[in-house]
Amino acid sequence: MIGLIDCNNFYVSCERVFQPALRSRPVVVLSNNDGCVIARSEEAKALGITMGTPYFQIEYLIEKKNVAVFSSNYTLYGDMSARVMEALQSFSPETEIYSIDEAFLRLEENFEETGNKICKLIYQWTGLPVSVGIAPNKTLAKIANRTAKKLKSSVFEMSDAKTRDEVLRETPIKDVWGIGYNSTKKLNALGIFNAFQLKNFDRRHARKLLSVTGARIVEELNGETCLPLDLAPAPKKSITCSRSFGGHVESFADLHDALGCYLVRAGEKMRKNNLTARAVTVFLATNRFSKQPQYSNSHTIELINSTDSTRELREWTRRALAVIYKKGFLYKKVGVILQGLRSESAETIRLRGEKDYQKDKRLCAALDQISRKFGRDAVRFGCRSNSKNWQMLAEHKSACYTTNLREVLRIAN
DNA sequence: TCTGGGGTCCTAGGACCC
DNA sequence: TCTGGGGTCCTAGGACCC
Repeated sequence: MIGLIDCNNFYVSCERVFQPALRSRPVVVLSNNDGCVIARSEEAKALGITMGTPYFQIEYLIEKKNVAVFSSNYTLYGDMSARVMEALQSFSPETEIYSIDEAFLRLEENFEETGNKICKLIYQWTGLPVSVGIAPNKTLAKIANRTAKKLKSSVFEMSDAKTRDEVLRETPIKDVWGIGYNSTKKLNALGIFNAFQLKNFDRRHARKLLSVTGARIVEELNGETCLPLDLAPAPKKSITCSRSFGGHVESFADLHDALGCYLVRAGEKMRKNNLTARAVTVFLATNRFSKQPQYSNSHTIELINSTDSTRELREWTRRALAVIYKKGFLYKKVGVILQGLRSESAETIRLRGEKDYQKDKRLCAALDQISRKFGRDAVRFGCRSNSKNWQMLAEHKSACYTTNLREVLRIAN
């Protein structure tokens, strides 16, 4: 059997751990730039605040209903997530970390009892509430988890076929894992509205209508296993870093500064995974919601030598940006994608510039160390301007309680 | 005024090869 | 240039996930 452990309203719960007074208050967490709502407490859901709603559209409600608002604090959520996953590993060697707040787990026996133990241990270690769904495969475990949340119970087991059919009848098609907006429309047009109907849908038709992904879903709803546990996730194929700006940016210099910061982040991530890149893409875009003239473009440069040097990549990203930059537009976003990633050990010695490259490697290693120890802004890679109009908005950010000694929670004085 | 970021997988179609 | 079958690789775009 497969268990799906999912933290309840994860980001909100992380904030509540450190501010228990918020436990009975509606709470929301916003996306980067304080743009949209991306997590809601049950109380906030009850107020009709939906996922992805732009913050400015509900600001009146926030004030009127005394909703607590947070900017997203990924340092905190990432650290809390690691603690949850560590607790989980003690229950089974076969664990797949699926996302920041979810993991699949193979369970051998005493399913419901184990589920309850899991909830208890995670709460004891982290203060976070979780739900566990248990079923024969991943797709059904997802549905079991959704049911646990719906019933406000921490564990829901769906091992017998009769229970499954009952639950599937109550599960709208759009809530099936892998069925998104477009597939829902297609299935609805054929009169299929719930998971039980999809289970009995002709597999060949499913394959035709929704490709192999759809066919697999039908199989799994029937109790077969098509999606194995992914115990050792494949190495990353690409690393992206991009942000929308708080304001807008016009000049090449400002865009390049912003891009430089994202590249540093992407480079750190790449080196942490012992990878090098063989190609780099830069993209930029104006604000798609604005009535101003629109422009977006991207440019990819294939590298002769794969590299993990931020200094070297900085030169390539500057060139790529120069290819697509057009004067006169109000830009809202720029980003970098490192592609063709492969293990550092697969690198070959360069015919030219090997010595400089080795020097770069030492430089990057030193910078990575400094930034780990003293924070991301301790040293910068040649940012020229102090322009603040590309900085992100984060007006409601909580402290990094668990990762920064200076921000540790204080009790009384 | 204000609308997130980072990924993966699948398919169709074109280019090219023998 | 025509004839046919069988295959690989690459890319763009779509769909989906959290």
